[in-house]
Order: sequence, then structure tokens, then C-alpha cells
Amino acid sequence: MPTNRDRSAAMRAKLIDAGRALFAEKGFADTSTPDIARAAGVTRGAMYHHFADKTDLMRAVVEQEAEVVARDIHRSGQATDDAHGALMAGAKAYFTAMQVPGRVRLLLLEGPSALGVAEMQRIDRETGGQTLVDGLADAMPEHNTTALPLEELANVLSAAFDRAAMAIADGADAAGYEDAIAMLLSWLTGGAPKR
Amino acid sequence: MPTNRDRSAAMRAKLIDAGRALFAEKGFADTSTPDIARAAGVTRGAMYHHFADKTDLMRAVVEQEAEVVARDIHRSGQATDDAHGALMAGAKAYFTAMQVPGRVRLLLLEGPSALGVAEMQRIDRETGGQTLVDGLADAMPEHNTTALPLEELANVLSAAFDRAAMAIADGADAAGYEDAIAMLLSWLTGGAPKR
DNA sequence: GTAAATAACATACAGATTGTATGTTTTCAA
DNA sequence: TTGAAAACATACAATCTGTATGTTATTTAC
Repeated sequence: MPTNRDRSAAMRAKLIDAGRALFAEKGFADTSTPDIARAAGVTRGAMYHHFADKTDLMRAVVEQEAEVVARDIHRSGQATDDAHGALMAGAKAYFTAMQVPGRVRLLLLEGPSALGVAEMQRIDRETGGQTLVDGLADAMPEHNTTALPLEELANVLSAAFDRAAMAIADGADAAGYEDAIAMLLSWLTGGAPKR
Repeated sequence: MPTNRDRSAAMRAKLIDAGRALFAEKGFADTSTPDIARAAGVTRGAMYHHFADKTDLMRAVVEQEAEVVARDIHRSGQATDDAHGALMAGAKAYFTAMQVPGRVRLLLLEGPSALGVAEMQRIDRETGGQTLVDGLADAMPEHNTTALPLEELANVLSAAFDRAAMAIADGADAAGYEDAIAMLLSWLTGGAPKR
């Protein structure tokens, strides 16, 4: 006989999986809770027992996706030890992770709209959020880490990453975008002007 | 007695204004059509006569916002005649335009989610879409306009603009972000490596 | 080991929303 | 001026969401 813990975990997993699939395919707004329950093979009651509402399930889905991406990026940095290489490896890992079908939509479109940007920032902060700023700081000449607006550059740069991932997911040429990003990174870590 | 054209125009304007205010304040999903009709001082019937559905009204709102932003940017370039100056002026104009309350939310959050990215790209293309690529190309050393992945850089850069506008709208220090963007632009137009 | 308590899940319901179908009134066109 | 068409209003059917209330399974206390 399964323990309560097991039952809960299995049920949550089924619901999160079904939610992930539907939210990714049809979007958050166009997915109904009956849809989700049906896809998960359970009743709506079960869903509302484990999640406060549809948005709460969406949060669980997005958190799971964000965690996977963060883990992949983190792992990519383990092998490399020079800072610039780690940064480039992280970039590549990000693009690879974001190619998983539906992930761009979930993390970059539906997530911000359904959960709000503040919540997305919280999730980002609690998963891989600081990775890019840190990587950037590590890979930069000493004098620039204080002279440049690091925080702002990292934020703006992460938007560039996201847009590149979106374009690639939309069928754009991946190499062109990876080039563009690599150029930005190279400039920031090497060619950026002293100030 | 008002002509039919006038009646329609006035009604559409009232509905678009009411929609703009509510979508900006509460978001697309949390705004109901009774809300909109009430705010506009008309009935839902009037709204459904002029717009196919709630999304169609949203499209009208977003198009209006996009047109105003594009117009402001276009105007900013008129005074300046050197390419780099025009690019910088355009950047400044974009940030100024995006400070209008609710505009960031409408154009960068609710729009993409409610209308889809494809539709947003269409709107962008039909308003100011090409401005940044053109400005970039004009302000660049000849040899780079062919050697660099211009299209990709412009797209990724426009994402950086958007993120900066979001951060500023969220209360972040505007100067820091404008600096960061200016640095990216300067590098692209001047310091970018030959290839 | 059993009974009370609690967690897991199912069913039933109330309120609200969306888009449409069907009226009514005002302008337009012949 | 009268029929047609556009502008607007009202009424309706089909969801959908969240909650309240049941029922069944598992813990916990004794």
C-alpha cells in the first residue's frame, strides 16, 4: 500500500506534467482546469487539493523548468576552470536547454504574463539568477568590474540571451544568434573600454 | 446630428481608451468585458459590434501604443543628421516614450501574451520595426555592415532596450541602464572588431 | 490492534464570464 | 420618404473558476 507521501508526489507529478504539456501547447489562458484534470487522468478536486488555483499549478510548472535550466547551466561550468570559458560554456548550455520544446514559451512568455515579472524574478533569483552576473564579473578584467554598470549590463545581456533563445525556438538560424551573443560576451569580458 | 463615421470613431476611441486603462492596470486576463463596457460608459453590445472579441480590442490598444512610440522615435531622428547621433537620439526617445505609465506592461508583457509574439512582430514591423536595424546599419563603419550578423544583433539589441525600459519602469535607476545601452551602441557602431 | 483524526481525493454547486443571437433605434441611399 | 444597413442594446447558452461538502484511505494516539 502506497504511503501518503508517495500518493501526493505521484499526483503532483501527474498534474505538473499535464499542466506543462497543455500550458506549453495552448498557453495558460487557453488551458482550462477540466482540460488539465482530464489530461492527468484525475478529477479537478485532486488538483485543487494540491494547488491553490490554476496559477499555483503554473508556478510549479515554471519553477520546475527554471530549475532544470539552472542545473544544466551550472553543470556546464564544472568542467571548465577559466572564467571566460565557463561563461561561454554557460551560454551554450543555456541555448541548448532552451531548445526543449515549449520551454521558451513557458519561461519567457506565459510565465511572466501569468505569474508576473516580480514572481519570475523571484524564481530566477532562487534558481540560477546570479550565475550570469557572477560569470561576467569573474571573466572581466579587474578594473572593469567596478567601473562598469555590471548589474545593468548583466540584466540587459540576459534579455539578449532570452531573445536569442526565442528566435532560435522560432526557427531562426541558431549559429547567427550564438555568434551575436558570443560577440557581446567577448567584448564585455575583453574589449570593454576602461573607464 | 452626428454622422455614422463620427459615432463609430467616438465609440471606438472610448472603448480603446477604457481598454487601455484597464489592461494596463489589471492586465488582459483580469479585465472583463463588463469592466470595459462600464468604464467606457456603454454596453457590451457596442463593444462586440466594433471588435470581434476581447483580444481584438487588445490588438487595437497595442497598435495604438506601438504607433505612438514609433512616431516619437521617428521624430527624434529628424533634427540630427549624423548617423550615430540619430541612433543615440532614437534610443533616448524610446526610453522617454516607454516611461508613459502602463506602456511597458502593454507592449512588453500583456501584448505578447494576449496576441502572441507573431502578431506583435507584425505590429512592430508595420510601425517602427525597421528603425533600429536601419539606424544601426547607417551608424556603422562600412565594412561591418556586411561582416556582422546585423539582423541578429539588432534583434538582440532591441531585447536589451526592452529590458532596460522594463527595469526603469520598475523603478530602477534610469541613468545606469541608459549608460549600459549607450555603451553597447557605441561599441557596435564604433568599436566593433573588423572580421 | 483499533479508533479518532487527518490527509487525499471526488462530487456538487454558485457566481461570473465569454461570445452569439436576437431585438431596437438611428443614419444612409435610392 | 421609405427600404436597407449600420450602430447599438438586451437576452441567452455554454463554459469556466473556485469553494463547499462528501467519501475513502492513511496516520497517529492509545
